[in-house]
Amino acid sequence: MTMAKRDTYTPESLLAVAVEVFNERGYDGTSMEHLSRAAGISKSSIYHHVRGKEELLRLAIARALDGLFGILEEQGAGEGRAIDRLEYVTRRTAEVLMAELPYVTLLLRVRGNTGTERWAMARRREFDQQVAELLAQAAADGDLRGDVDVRLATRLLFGMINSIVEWYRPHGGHSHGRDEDVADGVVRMAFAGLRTT
Amino acid sequence: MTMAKRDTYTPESLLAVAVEVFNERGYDGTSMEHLSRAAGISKSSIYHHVRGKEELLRLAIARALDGLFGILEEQGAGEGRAIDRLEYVTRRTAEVLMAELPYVTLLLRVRGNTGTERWAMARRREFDQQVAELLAQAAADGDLRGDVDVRLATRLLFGMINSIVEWYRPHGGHSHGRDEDVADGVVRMAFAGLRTT
DNA sequence: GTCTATATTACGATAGAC
DNA sequence: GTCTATCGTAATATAGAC
Repeated sequence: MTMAKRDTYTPESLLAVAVEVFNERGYDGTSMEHLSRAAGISKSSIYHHVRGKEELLRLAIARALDGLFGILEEQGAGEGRAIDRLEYVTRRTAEVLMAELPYVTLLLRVRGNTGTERWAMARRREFDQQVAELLAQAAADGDLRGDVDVRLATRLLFGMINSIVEWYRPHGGHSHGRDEDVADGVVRMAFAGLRTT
Repeated sequence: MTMAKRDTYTPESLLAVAVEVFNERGYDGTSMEHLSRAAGISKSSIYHHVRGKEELLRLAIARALDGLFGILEEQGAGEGRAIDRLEYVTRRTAEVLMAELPYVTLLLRVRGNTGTERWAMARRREFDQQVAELLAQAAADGDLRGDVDVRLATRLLFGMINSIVEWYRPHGGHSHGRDEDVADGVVRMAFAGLRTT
């Protein structure tokens, strides 16, 4: 979109650096000193761009949530049979997770110690709830296997998808290929177990 | 085994309190002040029982690792077809995770900031590696579906099992029933997708 | 926009009384 | 075994020069 190379920081470019450090050391384990070293500017300079450490967390989490809730507004999430919408949301969630990896990683790890973190957890529960309703509908349609509780299946499905952040690392060149393979694998492993055949 | 009601703390009983707080606030987000309030004794009294905060972490993680590696020494993990051993380890891992919930939760969340944390991560990788070998063997036996990469399947399997710590909460009375249901669900959802039929 | 210097608070850990 | 008091350090954040 705009120029790539920047000599001075914007809130966004600083955020990108900060989020990497947060994910490596954990949010609570990251000090402003750590951030200043990673960004190559002094601690006080960071305060010129953002109000403080917690604002960086808020910006990162907002970006992750925008990506996730955006999925639910896509055509594939709103039209068709519930089981197909569920499969679409599953695949897209995996994709968004990889595309916005550091931001979603941070979202998935907050513990609720601050107001920002509790807001993040509440919004994330809203997203989970909406997907849970898709599972419930698919079960009502008779499209989900009956020997696994819907609530448990929802949790395990999210557990599987979200675990991508534990090991996935973006590739350098092409932005396709491996991401699709991962999303395919997630959908296959989840639905060959979830779908009635 | 020994008496249940204690008026004074042992390292173990103090550990139980500390681990709860660690899991609620995160290890880095927990101060000795938090621990002292939760335990009902002063900060300095804690140092009478343990050398410091990091020792509490080490004790907790050691307990979690003992539980996990113990599985690999059980009969069901060493005898029979690889796919059956894998199913056994999957079920038992889910069970150990629930039985030792707070300790395993802590293990799964360390980020590697201290020596203790890096030791924990290394040991955990060893466990994962041994299970990955079971998957590879099952794939070589032709017992795993061929359209999902073995490495990816291993990661998704662990993602699913480990995600139990995100929502499972122990029940008050009977120690059976719900735990079995959860373990059953995990095995079903994982293997109806993993096993060739 | 970035820096050095510093205010202020919180943290992990220890000393020593009881 | 537990306490109060405190040490030394590291944390978040601000002030003010350039």
